[in-house]
Amino acid sequence: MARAATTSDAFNAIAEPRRREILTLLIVRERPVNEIVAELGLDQPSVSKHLRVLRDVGLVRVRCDGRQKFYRTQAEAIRPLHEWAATFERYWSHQLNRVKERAERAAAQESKSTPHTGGKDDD
Amino acid sequence: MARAATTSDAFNAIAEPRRREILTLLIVRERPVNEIVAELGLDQPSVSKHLRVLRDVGLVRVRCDGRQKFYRTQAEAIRPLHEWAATFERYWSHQLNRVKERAERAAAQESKSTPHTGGKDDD
DNA sequence: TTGACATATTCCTATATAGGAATGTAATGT
DNA sequence: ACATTACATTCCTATATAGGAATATGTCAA
Repeated sequence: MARAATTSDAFNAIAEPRRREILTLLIVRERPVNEIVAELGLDQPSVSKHLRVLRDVGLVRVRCDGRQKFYRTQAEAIRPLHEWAATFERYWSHQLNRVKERAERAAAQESKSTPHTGGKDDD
Repeated sequence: MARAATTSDAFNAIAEPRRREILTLLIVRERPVNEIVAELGLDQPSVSKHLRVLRDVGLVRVRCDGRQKFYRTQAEAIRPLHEWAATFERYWSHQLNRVKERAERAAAQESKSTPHTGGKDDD
């Protein structure tokens, strides 16, 4: 009856811009919470809470060392997202081609001197 | 102070599973609302509300014809999502390779007869 | 106009945040 | 033991849903 929890899956977790920033930061190398705080300019509890969400959906992993906790992005967890989006890849290529062809036809029509395309309709 | 609006960007809009289903349905061909309702088994107001969100972030387009409205997925709007996720692609390849290599080393170690890898450390 | 059909919007409510403040917990140094 | 450092959690509040019910808007047909 309300929005699904942010921890319900990766799709919900990455809806928050800060969390995407954190993932981008932690993909390069692991970092302690302190460094994330300093790098992103958020306050510590906020970062901890975001990390908690990311951890719950498997988007980050922790390694404990003394009193520090090193977080790192678990890249594989982003894969389902990538694959879902990739499903649409061929369609935006199609749509871009259609726009392009339409523009070309229009240009040819407007110049009224060097007809390049015939007036082919696709799809 | 609360979660960002579902209409704030594509990332928030696609967090909802039903909306992803709708996008998947409407990428193949445009459909009137009725058909979406029948296909997904939701009730009509719910579908209309989801379509409103998707429309606000440019994920779908409408074509009006008489009293029907034909919706269709605007594939280009999914591209930013795809590109963000693609940023991590090389990392999950790396991580998978590391796991694979580790498994190979372990297998070689366990058989104790045909040493295949030397004990190379990467990264 | 009246009615039927197609779609959109409004009202309602339970739920889930995100951020800020304050506090809790665990590990280290002296 | 005690203070300090590094994180995590809890409490609070304004806000934003998603779904259901009811209603509104728009279009065509007779």
